[in-house]
Amino acid sequence: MPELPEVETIVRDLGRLVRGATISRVEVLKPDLIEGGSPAKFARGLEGKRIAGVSRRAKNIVFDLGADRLIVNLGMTGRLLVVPAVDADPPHAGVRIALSDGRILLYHDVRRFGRLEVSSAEEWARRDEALGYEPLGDDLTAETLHELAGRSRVAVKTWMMDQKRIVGIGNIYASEACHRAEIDPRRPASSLTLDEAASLHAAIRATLTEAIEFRGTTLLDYRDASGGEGGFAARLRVYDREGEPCPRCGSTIERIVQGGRATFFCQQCQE
DNA sequence: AACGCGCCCTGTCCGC
DNA sequence: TGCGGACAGGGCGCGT
Repeated sequence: MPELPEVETIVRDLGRLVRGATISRVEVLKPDLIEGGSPAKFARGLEGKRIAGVSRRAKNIVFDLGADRLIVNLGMTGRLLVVPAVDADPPHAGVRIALSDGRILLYHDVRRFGRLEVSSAEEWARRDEALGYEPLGDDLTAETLHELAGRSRVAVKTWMMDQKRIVGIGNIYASEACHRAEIDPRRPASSLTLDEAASLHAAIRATLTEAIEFRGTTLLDYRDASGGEGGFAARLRVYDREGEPCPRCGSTIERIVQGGRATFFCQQCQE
């Protein structure tokens, strides 16, 4: 479900809503959501802690609890909602994190592909290092992207989604960025010229930045921290638009499957 | 090593 | 109307 723009939107919301709040009590309703130890240990690791800040790394939401970090990955259908206590018991409620002011930080997940974990700041720092480049950071230049792509024969659209190289891009924005860059998603990553890599680099940044401005893409499940929908679905150029005209050339948008995931593109203007 | 595949899980939609 | 199968935005572990 959530890719970089959706996670970034939630993180910004949470910074506004829960920074400075103290966790009073934690209830784990779906134990399989908890990674790295028992639900009881997870709850003990959170209770009494103050949320000093909320940030994003790749598609992870990172709560700064001082010496520890709470890491939340939303998987496909995860939501992290700030709700009044009366609304904290919907179907598919997974974890209830009660704040001392009476509000609940509710983790909600229909498919339960998401994961929550408490780890030390040091442990998280090590895992952070193993993740790929942030696409909106200064470290990832067009030259670096070109060099990384040159090492892989995987189709460029699939390549973009591997979090060990560049993080935050999932199935929606991979199709969108390829279309914006006018690159055929089936091309081997290593076949990109430096100019094409630069074009893809710019397209990735523009796509993600614009999607953040519109607070992400809600197709079905995605909600922000207040339960609201994102506004970017209407701005998608190719994703979920099989059979519709390409917004650039008017040719018909096609759907193919790559690595078991749907890819949408325009055969006419993506080469 | 890099890569492709199956799997985790529930809900929805589509075709018969 | 009802049912079975395909599919859904992520990520891990496996075998090759």
